[in-house]
Amino acid sequence: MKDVASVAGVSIATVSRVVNGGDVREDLAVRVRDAIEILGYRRDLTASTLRRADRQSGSLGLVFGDVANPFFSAVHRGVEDVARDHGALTFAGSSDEDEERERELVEAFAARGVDGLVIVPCSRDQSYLQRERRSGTALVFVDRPPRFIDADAVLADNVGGARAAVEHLIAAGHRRIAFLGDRPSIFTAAERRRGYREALARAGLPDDRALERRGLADSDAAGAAARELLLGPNPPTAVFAGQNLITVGVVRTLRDLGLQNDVGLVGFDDVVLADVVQPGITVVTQDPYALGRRAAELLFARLGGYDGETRRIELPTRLVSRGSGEIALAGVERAATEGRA
Amino acid sequence: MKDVASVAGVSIATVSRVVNGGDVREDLAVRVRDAIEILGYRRDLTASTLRRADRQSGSLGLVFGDVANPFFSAVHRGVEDVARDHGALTFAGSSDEDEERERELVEAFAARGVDGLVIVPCSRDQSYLQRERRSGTALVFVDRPPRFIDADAVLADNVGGARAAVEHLIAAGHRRIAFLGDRPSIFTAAERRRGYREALARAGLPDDRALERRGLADSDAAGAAARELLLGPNPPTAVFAGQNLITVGVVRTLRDLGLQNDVGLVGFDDVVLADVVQPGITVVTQDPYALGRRAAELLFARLGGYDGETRRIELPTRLVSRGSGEIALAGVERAATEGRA
DNA sequence: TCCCGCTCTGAAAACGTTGTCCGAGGCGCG
DNA sequence: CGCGCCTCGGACAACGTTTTCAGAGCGGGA
Repeated sequence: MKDVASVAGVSIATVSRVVNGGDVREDLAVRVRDAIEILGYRRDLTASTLRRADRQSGSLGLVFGDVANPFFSAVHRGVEDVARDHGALTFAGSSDEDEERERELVEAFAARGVDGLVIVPCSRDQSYLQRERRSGTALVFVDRPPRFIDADAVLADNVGGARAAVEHLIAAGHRRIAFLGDRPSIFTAAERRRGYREALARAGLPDDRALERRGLADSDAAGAAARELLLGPNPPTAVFAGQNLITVGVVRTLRDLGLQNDVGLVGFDDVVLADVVQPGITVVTQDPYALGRRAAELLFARLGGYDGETRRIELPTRLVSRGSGEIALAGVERAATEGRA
Repeated sequence: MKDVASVAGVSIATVSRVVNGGDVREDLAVRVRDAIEILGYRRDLTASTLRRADRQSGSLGLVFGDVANPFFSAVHRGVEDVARDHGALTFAGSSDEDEERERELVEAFAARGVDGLVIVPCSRDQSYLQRERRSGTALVFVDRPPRFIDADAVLADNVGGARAAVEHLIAAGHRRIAFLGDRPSIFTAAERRRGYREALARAGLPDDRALERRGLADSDAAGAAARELLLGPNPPTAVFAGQNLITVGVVRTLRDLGLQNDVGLVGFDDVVLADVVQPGITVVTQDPYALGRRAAELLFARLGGYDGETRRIELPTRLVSRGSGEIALAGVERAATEGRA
């Protein structure tokens, strides 16, 4: 910058003004721009951030469960696209659903002066974020609401979606419907279980804990749980899978056991090739890209000065029938089940 | 920091030394640490970077085609895990295979003072990165090699993998094998086509341009191209799909046309549920997570002072047979094809 | 007792910017 | 012709750190 100033024959203050679009006489501005071109000067955003009045760095921090999970990476892209419109870049990190890593990531982002945080929380208590907020960092929660702190959030209708999924299976005649879910500490897993139980209750079906498997963190665990349920005594005739990885695991197990056409299945979240598998996988979808976009929009609204009350956006879910959810209970089984009920 | 110093009754220099592990008398260090605790002080990494001798910011920039593509997001995770071991965080951005966006991203990363760049290049010429290198930024290329600049790179064996895929189809009796590829400007797309043609040549098969479709950027385009080929005159009896999204599109089309058990298919890159679809999708896999890890390792080696000659790592590919690649040419067709040949 | 040398501390400069303040110069008006 | 106002450029301080440098204090050896 000093070099640019001396080449252009002006002071560094003038260079700064040219770069930031201040009032500068045109001939000087031209000289400065030429000098910048010649020297290949680029301003150092971090130094700029340090000094600026607004202290904006043009970067966001994203705390996800796992950047490689297609659900989160779609959210990521949604945030990125909106951030780009605002000249911002995104840091991203994976918590692996570990409270401590979540905090470490937040800490690391904050130390690098991010303007805002987009968080998929896994901790039981996010009040520790008060500190970041006080220091001017904007906060938005995605996929899961904040706990012990008031902040904007964008969520899907987890309960409603899960209820719709299970009601769909009930409508096909199923009475013994299993629930396979992620770790119960995860909000969406708990909510979807709630929807599952609500649907059972509304239909007057018993909630049988023996049909629930929770704490399934990946496809393999889900597949194993499904196998155990289906081969055990009194197996379910249908399964509600609470999450994309779980759905994949269940589908694999059903195929291994040759039961894919006999056991009903509805999954939460869409999965690649779900329409191609035989039978097609019926799912309740949400729109993770939109989730990310909306979250980023809320964030930039705050950064833009909006200071109204906190907002919570709930995006709808949609049931997509593809076959696996429409497998009706076979006549004899149905009779048996109904006789039992 | 000033506050910490005054609370602890020392100078800010001493606070800095405590934070950075310099030589400080134990009693003073304790007082400083207490003050830090009480005030909730956290050092500003950006200011630190500005002043430090090494000017390291503890952040990397990743330039991908699309952060939401499972291939790139797996690379992303690989880089993240290694970066984490080095106390670094990752910016990530999507170029959408657009030269200009690639440069914009690099520019934006550089302006934020990243220590290194992990790049999946899409531009024809990356010599513009010389400038970043001169300013001390480490460079590593992933998935695709650098052009017009010398830098470390981690690649997969695209030619070999593609050749293996096509030879596999040839071994099943196919003589008319289509190639569906991404935009030819993308290195991997070109290399895989090269492997495809090499395999044909080695088997003494003609290379028929009518069996090639290139420039397919997403699943829909790939599906449409496959449909056109299969419904056209002289359709192929097998397809080699050059990339994960293309594979998905082809699989969908095959199913739509009811040809999934009649047309051979091998895809490059693995796809979720590829083992569950009927028939299973035979693919040539690479390990994108490992790609990311190795790239990050090279990067940190450079940042750690390694100054030897540039390294290029080539990771192997592996053919995974699942059914679609083993569909043999039906007797009559085989006779017809061979008669024609 | 004196001096050397070692260890650790504090003052101050510097990193690359932006923002404030002042002054110079031009112009319009009385 | 002179006064005041307005515009715009330059000097300098400041942002939150690290690093250099000098010097204080202390212990040990002669």
